[in-house]
Amino acid sequence: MNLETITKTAETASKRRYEDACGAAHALDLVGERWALLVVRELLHGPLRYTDLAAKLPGCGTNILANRLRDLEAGGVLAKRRLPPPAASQVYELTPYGQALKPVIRELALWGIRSLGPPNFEGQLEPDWLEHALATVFAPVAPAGTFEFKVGELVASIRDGEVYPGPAEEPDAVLEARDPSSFYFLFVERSWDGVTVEGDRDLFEQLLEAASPSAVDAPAATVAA
Amino acid sequence: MNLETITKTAETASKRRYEDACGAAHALDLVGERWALLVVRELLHGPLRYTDLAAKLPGCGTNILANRLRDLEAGGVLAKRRLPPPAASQVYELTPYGQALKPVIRELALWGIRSLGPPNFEGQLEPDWLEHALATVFAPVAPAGTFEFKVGELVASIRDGEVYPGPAEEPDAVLEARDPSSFYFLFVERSWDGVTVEGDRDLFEQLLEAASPSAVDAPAATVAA
DNA sequence: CCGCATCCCCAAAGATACTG
DNA sequence: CAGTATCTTTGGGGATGCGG
Repeated sequence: MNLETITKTAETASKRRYEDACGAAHALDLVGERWALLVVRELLHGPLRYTDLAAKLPGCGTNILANRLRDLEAGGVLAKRRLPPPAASQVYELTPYGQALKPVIRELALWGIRSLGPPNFEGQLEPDWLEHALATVFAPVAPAGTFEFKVGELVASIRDGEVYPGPAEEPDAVLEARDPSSFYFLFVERSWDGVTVEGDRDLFEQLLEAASPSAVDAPAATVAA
Repeated sequence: MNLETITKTAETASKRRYEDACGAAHALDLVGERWALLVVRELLHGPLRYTDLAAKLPGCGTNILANRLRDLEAGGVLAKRRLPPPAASQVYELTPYGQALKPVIRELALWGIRSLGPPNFEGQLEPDWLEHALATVFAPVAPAGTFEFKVGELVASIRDGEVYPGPAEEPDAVLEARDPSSFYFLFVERSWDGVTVEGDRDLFEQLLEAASPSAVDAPAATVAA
């Protein structure tokens, strides 16, 4: 590596910023670029390698991903970590400051889901969508207790505000939804069609109430052509 | 107007979307483009005319603003309204769905302010920054009661979760901060330097506790070159 | 393979001028 | 006042290459 290379590497600065002394504007300076918040969303559930991250973000070019990772690292949102010798790979993980973006992602998701419409076909959803949804949307506001969620083939649970894969031991309430669509309509429109709850139904409704988006009329769901 | 014009107007579609069945991704499809959330931020405090909006967003070209307004209107976030005859002008205002973005802006601001640093000089701040800050950050979580805020020359108050300009009648608690910087450090770092509270201090601390960002270590404040 | 860097193309951002 | 037209610049998106 020669001097030119070093200079070239170092001069990759020159960011485009809002010149605005406002917390929201500054937040957008750090995570407002395209794909940035989706990178954070993925890392909310644990560290990931570059390739796995790329696989979870189809449509994001590898160069863009590399750029975002650099920017987010420079902004103190995430950090690169080298795994101990046996595994010669490295992972990206959120810093505590990056983890603090969870409420932002949560509010965005609560807002966006109302105009998103129910999942159209199974292929749209990742296998771990239920755990992720529970972790970002339900767990942060869950009352004390143990909840089990069965949606279609998937099962996950919440105990004391933490999410676990699979069924729970001695759950206080067990929700069973026919499919992701039923779960969607329960969450967004409070429709109990295709949904049953066993156990402490009041406790479950308390959770649902705490987690649900405020009911304002959203525009018609965007239908993919 | 001829056919070409109409066609030209109609074909201005072709948006760039994340193809992702996730609420957050869909939210970013609607308000994730550059300047979009700042437009929403401005409109949170009431309808604005095009020119006033442009004036509040220096750095945003008029064409970009026009594009964002079109996109946001198409997305059901805001609406264009013609004022009654005497005033021949029109204003942009948030729809109820657009108003529901307030928690998103709020969380963004809470997150961003921790790495923003205190305001450096007075010119950075708009004259109504205090009212806006109270409205988005404090008011939504304010306990019942009346609060008065005196920060430097500015005075505003909160009663029953609503913000009013100027002092309050019979406030339960009155905060007085020497300058915006003192207010910043109180909010972000819980430093009472340059700040005094008269009246029900416990009630005020309750408000502060409810409104403050969780205390995680943020990266060093970004210093403008 | 994994983790990027480089190249090319085009869509969007940014700046400025101009018009009903 | 409320935008549109036009031009330049920047950054995203896709493909490919390449060192470790």
